[in-house]
Amino acid sequence: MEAQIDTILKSNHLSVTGGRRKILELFLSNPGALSHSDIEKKTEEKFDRVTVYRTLQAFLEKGLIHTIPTADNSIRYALCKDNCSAGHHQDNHVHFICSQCGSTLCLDETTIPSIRLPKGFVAARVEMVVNGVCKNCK
Amino acid sequence: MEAQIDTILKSNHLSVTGGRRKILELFLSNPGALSHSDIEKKTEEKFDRVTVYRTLQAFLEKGLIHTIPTADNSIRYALCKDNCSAGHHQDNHVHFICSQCGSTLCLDETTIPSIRLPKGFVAARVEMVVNGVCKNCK
DNA sequence: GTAACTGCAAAATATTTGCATCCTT
DNA sequence: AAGGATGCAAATATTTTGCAGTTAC
Repeated sequence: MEAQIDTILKSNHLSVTGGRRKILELFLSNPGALSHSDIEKKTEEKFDRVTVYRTLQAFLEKGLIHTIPTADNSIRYALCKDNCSAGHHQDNHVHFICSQCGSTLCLDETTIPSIRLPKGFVAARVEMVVNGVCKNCK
Repeated sequence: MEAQIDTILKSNHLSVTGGRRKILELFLSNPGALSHSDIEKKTEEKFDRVTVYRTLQAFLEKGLIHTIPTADNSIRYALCKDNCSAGHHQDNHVHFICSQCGSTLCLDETTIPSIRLPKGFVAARVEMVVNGVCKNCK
């Protein structure tokens, strides 16, 4: 695990520091997506709130994580898969938000269907978010 | 127009006041969705920021508008169509965010395709947001 | 007249920035 | 050694709450 974390950071051109290790570890050990406040809670006040902001920003810029749009103002972040690179995301999977347990999951095996847009519109990126009850809460 | 606005408010069980009239008028005269700050800007400092919050909240609760999820933390609001009622939205259309002009549009005629979720997952509501270039900016 | 809406002030939260210090490479 | 990351303090920005005055029904 330790080695894997360092490898991921290095291969994304991020220097290996305590804070980044810990936050990345959180993502790896968590099945779903994390919000900023999730991260603050789960790290037990170990480091500064500002560091969390900057770390997430750095991860985003390097393409290590992606954001998941939600209707309730709370941005969530999730790890990108191997086929993502900086600036060029390949996350065409569906996101699921459980209304019971509140967790946000990437349904990697569920791909977003292609749609026909009205004439003149060009799509660059498509997001699909499903709200409902997840497997565990059913 | 004036009459229409009052009718809409009344039929949604909202009392008719100056602020609500103005905000609803904004929505009606705007092709796309509006964010909180859009509304503040376009109303020319006429009324309090708090009133905007409370008005949007009231519109949301009565099912007059709905939120559009975005990946960048900025909630946008758009008018619901006739087939929406309080608490029970029928907005299964695709939303489009233009990266050029920044406007958010409801593609009412483009419906969200149904998808097959993994076993055990139950969908209650599905959101689909397309980022790209709109008809006017192409 | 009563209930609901509004504006103002203030509190509570969330996010950003600058800078000195410490850590990685 | 140099550049980047971190923590702290402080500046901004955003959202919520309480209350008194006003307005809609």
